[in-house]
Amino acid sequence: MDEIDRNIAIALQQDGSAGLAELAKVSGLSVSATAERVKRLEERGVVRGWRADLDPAHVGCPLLGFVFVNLRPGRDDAAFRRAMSRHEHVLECHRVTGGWTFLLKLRVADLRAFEMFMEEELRGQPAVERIESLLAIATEKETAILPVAPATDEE
Amino acid sequence: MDEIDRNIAIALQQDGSAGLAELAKVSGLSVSATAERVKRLEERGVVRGWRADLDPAHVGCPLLGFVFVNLRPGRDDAAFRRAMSRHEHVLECHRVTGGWTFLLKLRVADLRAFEMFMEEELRGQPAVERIESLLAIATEKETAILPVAPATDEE
DNA sequence: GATGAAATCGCTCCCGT
DNA sequence: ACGGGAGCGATTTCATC
Repeated sequence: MDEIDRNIAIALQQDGSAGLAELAKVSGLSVSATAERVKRLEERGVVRGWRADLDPAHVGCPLLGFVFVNLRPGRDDAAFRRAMSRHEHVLECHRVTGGWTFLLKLRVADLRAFEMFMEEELRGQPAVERIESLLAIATEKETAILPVAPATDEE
Repeated sequence: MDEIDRNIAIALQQDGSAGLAELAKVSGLSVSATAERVKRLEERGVVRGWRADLDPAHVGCPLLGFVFVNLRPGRDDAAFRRAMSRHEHVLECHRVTGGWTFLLKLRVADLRAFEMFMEEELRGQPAVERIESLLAIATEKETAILPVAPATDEE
C-alpha cells in the first residue's frame, strides 16, 4: 500500500467506472501496470467489491432513522444480531459505548414502516429491553467514500 | 421503475462489475435492452455513480464514531454544515429530531485522531455549543446497499 | 515489478422487428 | 421498446527489459 496504491484507491472510490486508461494517468504508471495494481488491491481485500451508488429517494426508502437499543443484561445477543443482519432495512448495526448497547441505522419508505419495524422487529426480540429512536430531518452529507490514510506500509 | 428495473438496480448494488451479459440473465432481456435500461437508470438519477467498496481497516480508518452536536440557538449553521461537508473523515452529517441538532458519523485512524477532530474542528466552530460522542465497539453490519421497494411506478 | 504489443473479451451503435 | 449483429474500444495476457 504505497502512494501509488493510495491514489488508485482514492480514484476507484470516487469513480469505479473510470477505466484503466484514466487510472493510468492518475497513478503515473502504464495501463497494464495499473491493472496489476487494481487486481492486487482486490486480492489483498482492500477493494471488497464494486457497487452502483443508488439514490435512496428513487428506490423507495427516503426516510432515514437511527435507533438505540438496550438489551437485557446477561441475555445472549446472538439472535438479536442475526436478526438485524438479515433485515435489508437495517443498513448498520454497531455495538457502542455509552448508555446503549447497539446503534442501528435504518432506511425505510415512511413513518409507518419505521414504526412497524420498531414494534414488530425490535419489540418482538426477547432480548430487547428499551429503545430510543431519532429521525434525520435533513441530510447534509452521506457518503461511503472513506478517507484513505497516506502511505502506511501496513499491508 | 418497473419490476425489471428493480431487479437490475438490486443486481447493480450487489455487484457493479457484473457486466451486461450477466445482467441480461437477471433481467430476462437481451444485452442491448439491458444496456438501455441501465443507461436510463443513470439518466433518471436512480444510479448516481459507480464506486469501489473499500475495507476501512485496510485504508487506515478502522475507528468508527458518532458525535451528537448542539448548536447555539439562533446561530447561522451554514458555516458548520459547510465545514462538516468538507471533512473527509465526516462520512455523514444529519440534522436530527430529539435533543440534539446534528448527528455525525466519523471514520478515523485512532482515538487520537478522534479526539483531535472534536477539539480542533468541532470546538473550533463558534456555533457549536455542546457535543457528545460514542464509539463503535464492534460492527455487526455496515452496508450501503439500499432496500429497493417493489414496483412503485413513481418515476 | 514495469513496459508495450498482440489477442481476446465485452460494450456500443444501428437497424430490423 | 426489444432483439440481433457488426464494429470498436476496452481489458487481459505475454514476452522482454
